[in-house]
Amino acid sequence: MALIKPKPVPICETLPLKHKPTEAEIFVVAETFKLLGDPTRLKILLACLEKPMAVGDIAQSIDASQSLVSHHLRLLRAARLVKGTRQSKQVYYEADDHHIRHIVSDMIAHAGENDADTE
Amino acid sequence: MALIKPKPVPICETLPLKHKPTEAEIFVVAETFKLLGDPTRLKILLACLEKPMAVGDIAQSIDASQSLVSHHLRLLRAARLVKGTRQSKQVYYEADDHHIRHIVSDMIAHAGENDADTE
DNA sequence: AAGAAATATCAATATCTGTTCATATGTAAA
DNA sequence: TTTACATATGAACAGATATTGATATTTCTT
Repeated sequence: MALIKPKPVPICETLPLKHKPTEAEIFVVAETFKLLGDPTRLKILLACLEKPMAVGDIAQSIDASQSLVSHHLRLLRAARLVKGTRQSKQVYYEADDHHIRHIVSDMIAHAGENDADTE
Repeated sequence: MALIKPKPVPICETLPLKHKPTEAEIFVVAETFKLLGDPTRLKILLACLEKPMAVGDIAQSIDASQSLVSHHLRLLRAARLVKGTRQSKQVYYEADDHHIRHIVSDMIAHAGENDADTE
């Protein structure tokens, strides 16, 4: 008999989803999430989440090589997670928009909510 | 000469960040994002984003083996991205909370904003 | 123009991860 | 208990990915 009670979804701007995401959309979204799924890349994004930061300064602040940071920035830029602007010799990167900042800060909040993770 | 104009951050509930995330926090957050970074796993989460779904039904709806879905659900569950409740033989999974739903729907919105991705 | 400084790219490797197939566990009916 | 159904787990392989070190490109200074 097993009846399942359908749960009402709490009111939210972007929910329920307007349309079922296509295969291509899902792939792009996953690819973007995947970029956030690397600690080094996440550190890079966090470093320039609220203020523009030069590549070298980012590298120094997270203790990584410039080569590595540049590699990752390229990926982050391609996914529009960050945007860079040249200021003479240096390129200043920052989170692309507050949309991105929101996703990251939300996830930080979620992870800090309770957690045990390692099980 | 090179002066950098500091950009004011738009007002937001979770921003600016209360505290600089620790190494451990970053790792957990990255790990959680990483889980969303696989198309199959994302499909699974999407399948039960708004309504509880049995494992078999999820597998069928995304055209994947039950074994694979179960493997992924285990990971999603460990990260508290989904929660499952047993209903006799079947286990119904759903997104853990609206926090998660929000992150996913936000990213879908971001990906759909404009994009070129493949470059 | 030559040199320095900052960033970007290339190639190679060591590691990780998604998937499959087989099997085990749990649950309910006969 | 046996049978059937739903889900979970284990081992192993193929493909992907982060990192490094060297080098190239871009931009400014002298």
